[in-house]
Amino acid sequence: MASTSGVEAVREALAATNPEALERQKQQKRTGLKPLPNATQGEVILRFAPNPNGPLTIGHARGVATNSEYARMYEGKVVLRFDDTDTRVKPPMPEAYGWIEAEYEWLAGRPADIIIRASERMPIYLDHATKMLEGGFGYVCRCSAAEFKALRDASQACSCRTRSVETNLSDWSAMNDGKLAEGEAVVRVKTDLDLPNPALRDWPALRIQHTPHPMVGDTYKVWPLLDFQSAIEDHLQGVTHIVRGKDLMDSTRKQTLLYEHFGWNYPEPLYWGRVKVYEFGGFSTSSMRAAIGEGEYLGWDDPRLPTLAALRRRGFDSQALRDFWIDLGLTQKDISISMQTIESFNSSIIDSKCERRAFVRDPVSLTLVASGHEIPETLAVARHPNGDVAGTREWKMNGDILVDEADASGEIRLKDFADITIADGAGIIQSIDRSDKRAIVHWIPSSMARPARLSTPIGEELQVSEGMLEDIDLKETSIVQLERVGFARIESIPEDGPVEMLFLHG
RNA sequence: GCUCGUGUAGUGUAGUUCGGUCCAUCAUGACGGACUCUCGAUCCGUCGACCCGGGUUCAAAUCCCGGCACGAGCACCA
Repeated sequence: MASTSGVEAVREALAATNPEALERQKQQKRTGLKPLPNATQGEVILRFAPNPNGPLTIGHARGVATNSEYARMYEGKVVLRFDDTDTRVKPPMPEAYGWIEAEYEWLAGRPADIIIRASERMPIYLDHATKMLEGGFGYVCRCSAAEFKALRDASQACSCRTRSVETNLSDWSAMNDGKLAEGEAVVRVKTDLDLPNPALRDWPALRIQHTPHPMVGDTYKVWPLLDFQSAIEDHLQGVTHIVRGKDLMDSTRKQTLLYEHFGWNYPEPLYWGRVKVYEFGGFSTSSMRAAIGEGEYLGWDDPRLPTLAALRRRGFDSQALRDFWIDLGLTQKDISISMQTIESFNSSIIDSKCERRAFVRDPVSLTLVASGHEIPETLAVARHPNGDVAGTREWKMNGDILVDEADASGEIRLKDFADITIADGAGIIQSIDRSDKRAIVHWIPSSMARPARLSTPIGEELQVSEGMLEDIDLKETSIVQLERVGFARIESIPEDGPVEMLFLHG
């Protein structure tokens, strides 16, 4: 309306019909996460439930960031729960439990409030299964998966469904005693068989697994499936809000049916959509585990991998990762994001903390020719151009300098020093002050340089550039900005041999 | 196929509950400029979107109907 009749006409119409609309604020971007439904300050309990079949990936970061941020907003708690009830398809990795606890703390900025392992709480789940059987809202099904599926799709009950509680209980004992082989029986939750969504009809709650569990061995022959274990545990922990991927929407529906049987109230569910990161293709924890095993990658923190361990090693700041995911918010849209955006968040946090250093790749040596100008014995260059990091780097001049091969021709300006012209391996000084608009390049006196290697992950490749690095106050694990190259983390400074650096981003 | 969900600039978001200062927010990006002795940072400017078609209404991103597109689930994985 405003476009056709003008703003004034809108104003008049509003004054006549809807005066309060005039009071509205110009729209603004909401900041932070949107409020949680039905949340009471101080009483919110959330949970983050990864499978410990490997360390956390960038995708898990959304779960950590979102849950911990909500806990912070509502002065609530986060339960870190290891959903390790599968021993064959995605078997747990013993080391992963500790890794994940540490990674959670790194990313959230504080440890999880409560940490539990499903495998240590098996008696509780088995007990609830017994109650379910006794209550008659669950049954032991002896059909094969294929037989059951055919029946289920036709909304037909299988013959096991109507058996007596006593029969179910005796089969249940047989299952737990290891007298039935894997696949010979499963415990199902009774639901309405006319449910429109076939996936929900009499869904499986526990199955037989004879493969030993890496943490608790062969103590248990029957293990709960995610939908059952998670449902019971959420209730026991008093979880008020479940934030999870929307691929688990059917899980919510299945679990709600189970809660009705038990007479419990289901927590408030919230969902996020699928996230794809352009730079990383189809990585899954299992596929990475396999590729590392085959030697394709050097380890979980290989810089080419989308693991938190790799991002952390490269120098991503946990605050930046958190800011990024919180800015993204919680939406059910399936999205594709770019590392560029995450890098931008990271730059804004680390730029002011990182000292500058010169790294000359493919170095060319030039002899300085004073030609009437005075070459100082030392040169002081700022550690940070804006003075965010105080102090200077003192360069001893020895008459010999190193410049990047790509810069070593014609007339250039040596940053913070002099205009030169290059001829026959010599750098002839033309002016100490800047005299024209020629390109400014980074350089170092050869006396200040030591060999270094910079590794840059590019897709599946790890490109290595060799060169000479300014040898001033180098510290292992620190992040510096290499002038005209980008941010890099110093990995190691050996006694002899080149300094190893890992490229972070531009 | 069945079930469920989602459609706002290149990307990601705000606004949709309860129609109106919405010619639509912010960030990122691209492009241009200023400044800075880095290709970094900072500052300024420009570009760019309500999936489509109907309907209701003085007024629709918002409500209704119908399409279309995309995604997920339909595992004795999580």
